Amino acid sequence: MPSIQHSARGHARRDEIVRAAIETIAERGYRGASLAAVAEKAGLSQQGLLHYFRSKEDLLIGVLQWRHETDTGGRDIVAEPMSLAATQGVVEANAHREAIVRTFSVLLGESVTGDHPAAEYFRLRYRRVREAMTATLRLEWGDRLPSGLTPEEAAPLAVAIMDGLQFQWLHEPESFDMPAAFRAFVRLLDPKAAP
Amino acid sequence: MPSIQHSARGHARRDEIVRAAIETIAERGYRGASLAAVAEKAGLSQQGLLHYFRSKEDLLIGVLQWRHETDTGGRDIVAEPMSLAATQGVVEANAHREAIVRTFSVLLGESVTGDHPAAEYFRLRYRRVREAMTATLRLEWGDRLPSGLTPEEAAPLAVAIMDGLQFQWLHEPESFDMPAAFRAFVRLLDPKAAP
DNA sequence: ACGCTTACCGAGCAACCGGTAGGTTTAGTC
DNA sequence: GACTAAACCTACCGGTTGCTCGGTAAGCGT
Repeated sequence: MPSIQHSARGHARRDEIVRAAIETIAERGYRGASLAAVAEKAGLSQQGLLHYFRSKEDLLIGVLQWRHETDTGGRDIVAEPMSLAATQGVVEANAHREAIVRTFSVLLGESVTGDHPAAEYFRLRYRRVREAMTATLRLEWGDRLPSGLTPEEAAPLAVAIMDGLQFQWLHEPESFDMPAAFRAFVRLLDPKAAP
Repeated sequence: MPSIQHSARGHARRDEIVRAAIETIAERGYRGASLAAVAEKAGLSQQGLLHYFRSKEDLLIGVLQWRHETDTGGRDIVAEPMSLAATQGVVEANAHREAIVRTFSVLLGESVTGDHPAAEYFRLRYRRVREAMTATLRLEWGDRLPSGLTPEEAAPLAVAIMDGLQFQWLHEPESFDMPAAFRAFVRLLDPKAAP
């Protein structure tokens, strides 16, 4: 009763539905994304969708899991931290995945409301991401950054920059250069780095 | 016929409704905030509300205008830029206005979706706020910040920090120290400043 | 006193929402 | 080839949504 056993074909279908949900959320937000709209985009009926995800919230969980799997790739990003250069690479990659960035920015926004089903996800995610960023900064500079900040102090700033830049970028995707802005932030962290 | 002429009493009532709308949006987002819920909180019927705002979108415009009026106070923040210390003060003030911060963070999130009525507002707001922040930074340090960045390069970063920190704070209001994080950012801008 | 505007409210409506009930068809297993 | 479970669909339901229609009552300038 917990969940349905899916065949290989079933798994593929589930994936298509998640992809359709991501697109729909990017266009209308989670609250505005009706099951019917997602289903249509995935090429089946609303009830067909409900066969794979037993409720709308269940579908959202599917989306969140998809994100978790694809962006960590199963690795522990705290124990094996990324380099700062790799982080810059993530920002550059995001600049080519507008729909996905849009989806998770909307979700982040909606999640600050009282009872939103993604609230818990984002709270935990922030903790994890800040830890990972702390590890990255420590890997790069040790216990003191060039500016004198500790990695613990700088990590929330780096995370905030990534989130905040996305909103500015999403509002003017053609004219706002998100990777360049992040590069400027890295120069702020280390003025000695080559411009 | 563009809008209804309101008496002094009518204006006060409109204000109450806007305030109720802000609270409701903080709790459920714009899409989740039904006119009925806003009306109930304001102490009248949904139809009574519709007498003051002819549509839901019209109500949102009212909320956006309220924000514009209260946070600039009618002054031109580009021509008369704030000091950095005053900006720090804004962050501290925000830490005591959780509902309002929540409201506009949700709205910012929702506004990145396709046809959201607040999209245009936020696009213009970003341009204006970046300009104002550029002016603030130039007022503080001239054409080169201590880190070597130009005010134009640093302004989007400062704006991103303010937005981004709000999301982290809203997810853990008791344990995340937003003003302290912003102070750390200021130290990043000028390592010579007293810690 | 009269007329006009403002300030509401009750009833109702078409569209849409997420979800259920109950089926039928398809695919895989023994 | 029988059986089972997965993969769907049609029909439907109660609730909510934003909004219109058509009022009524109170204030106010003349």
